[in-house]
Amino acid sequence: MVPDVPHYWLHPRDIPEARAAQAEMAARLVAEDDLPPRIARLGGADVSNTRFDPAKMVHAALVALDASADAVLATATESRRADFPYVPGYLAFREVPPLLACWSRLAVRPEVILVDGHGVAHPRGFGVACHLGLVFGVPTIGVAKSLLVGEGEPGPEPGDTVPLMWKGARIGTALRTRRGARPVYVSTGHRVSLETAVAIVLGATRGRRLPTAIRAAHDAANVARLRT
DNA sequence: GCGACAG
DNA sequence: ATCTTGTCGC
Repeated sequence: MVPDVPHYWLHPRDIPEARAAQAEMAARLVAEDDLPPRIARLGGADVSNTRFDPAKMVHAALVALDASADAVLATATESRRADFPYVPGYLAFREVPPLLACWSRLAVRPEVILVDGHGVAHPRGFGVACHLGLVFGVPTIGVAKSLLVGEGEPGPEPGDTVPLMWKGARIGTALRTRRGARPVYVSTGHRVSLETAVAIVLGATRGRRLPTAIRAAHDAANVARLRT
């Protein structure tokens, strides 16, 4: 899953093997709904990094929340050395491995996971949310705080949306989740339609910019980092 | 050739 | 991603 070549730390802009792997996996993505009509357990995934860390530690967190009450049902974290650098377009090769360790220990299986990063709103249509969905075999949704590719500015009211467009095609939805806050970019990960994805994200927002599940994962990842 | 570039 | 206090606004 991760191209094991140390020199990638030195040539972080073009990674042929990783690009080929993305293309191969992207062909297996399912863009239609394949999840329960009512979500009972919502997952959240995020990874925290340490600034100026020679050890290159990454702290991954996966959480499962009760979709209606936002109560945390389960949490799993994994701290380890990153074996891949951060390279725009190849984030999954850095974050998925530690998240997979979390997944194997998470006591509660969420029906869909909100991932902090893009899904198909990606240069090759295969962002970290897609990668995670395929590897876990679970529906996933990409929720990014900034753009990697494409453009789209939604209206000012919570719930306002506008198609996220790139090269003449729709790759996601720019969604205003809160007044006065920058929009979030929702895109399909795996086994979910864009329409359902936006509805789930909006329904999990609770007046904040980011869904509770992602905030919980972010918090858990930070706890793991500060504890180490 | 010059920028842009999830976390 | 992370470094960080106060401060503006509902």
